[in-house]
Amino acid sequence: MPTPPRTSRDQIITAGYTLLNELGLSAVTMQAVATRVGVRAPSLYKHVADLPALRALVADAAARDLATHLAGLDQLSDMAHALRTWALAHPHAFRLTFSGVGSPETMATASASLLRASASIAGNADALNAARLLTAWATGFITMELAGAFQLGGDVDAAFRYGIDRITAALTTRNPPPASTTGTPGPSH
Amino acid sequence: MPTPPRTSRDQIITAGYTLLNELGLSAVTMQAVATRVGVRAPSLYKHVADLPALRALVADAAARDLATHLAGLDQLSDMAHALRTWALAHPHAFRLTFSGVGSPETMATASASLLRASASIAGNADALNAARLLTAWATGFITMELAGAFQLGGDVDAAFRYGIDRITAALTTRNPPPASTTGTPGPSH
DNA sequence: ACCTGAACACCGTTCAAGT
DNA sequence: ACCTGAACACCGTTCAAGT
Repeated sequence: MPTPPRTSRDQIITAGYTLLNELGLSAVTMQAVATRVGVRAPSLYKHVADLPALRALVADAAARDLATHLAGLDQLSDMAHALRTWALAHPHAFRLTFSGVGSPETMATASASLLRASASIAGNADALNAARLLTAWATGFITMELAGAFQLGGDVDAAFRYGIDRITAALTTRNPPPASTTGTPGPSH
Repeated sequence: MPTPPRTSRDQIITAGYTLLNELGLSAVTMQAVATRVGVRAPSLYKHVADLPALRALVADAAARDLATHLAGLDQLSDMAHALRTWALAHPHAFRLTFSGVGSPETMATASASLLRASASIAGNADALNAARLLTAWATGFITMELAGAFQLGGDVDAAFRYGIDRITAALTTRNPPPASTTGTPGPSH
């Protein structure tokens, strides 16, 4: 006898994302998510394959959330600051986004807007490399900040601004760029 | 009746580090580590507080392993390449090192030598910021590479070289640096 | 068509009992 | 002083049974 679903994939992903932000990845369990959507754990298997799959979907949700917070910005420095602001407010989501748990497109989605902004500063030929450089630096900086690597000293806000200034300068001084030595830019991010 | 220990903290950490490299963090369990050192899981509690503590010790071991691979290098670009080479050979260890699971000093230990090399390129006043910039970029680049963010296109080796060139240039052009706007460097990393 | 309880395998942790 | 088996709580996953 057919019965209507008592929950949905979207509801499950949302519950998982909430648990991630409030308690961390280890709290994103089948049982906790099931309880939160009002069913028993075995029911989730009608909607997601297993726990790793659920966590991958939560990682994608995190990337979409981040993308929302970057949308509408066109200054590279504004985007870098927005990335850091979001990461400090959602540390578990940030780590999961860049952990490789999500689909291969997850991070590309999150940082797609960075590519547009990079293209306007560096030449188009170097836009891919420039976007990668800025994204990698900001990601690494925030990763280290969240991990406590900077806790012993210095003004972390100032260090972040220093990095943006230096990198923006490094990318701008090469505009228009000489013939690139790095091959043709690929489609990724 | 006193009896001699049948295992040791070092042996336990080594077993955990081996499991980490071979199978990933999720394989570093009390039971798997105990089996590997030839005792039962409850015995481990005589040597480590609990599983999170064991994983923190494994993270520290990873940082020390990385530091070993960076020791003896003085060129910034050599160190960046050595970091990447080690990370690609030990992806789980790399991720754990920069995950914040270890002690606060873990990452500082791993990247201490980067500070020395940075000081010789940028002024001493900017050495801390410069070291942070390079470490953050390399960490973020490798994180994204391991997560598959670059898999869709381009020459990743070339992109890494591009980043080193651009960053080294950005740090060198400011040598000696003007009065820094970023306050006094702290003792961290 | 979806949800459930029962079952199984597995893991972290505690603790009384062994040596 | 260290190790063990037994026990308990908890989690992932499967599946026959319910509606």
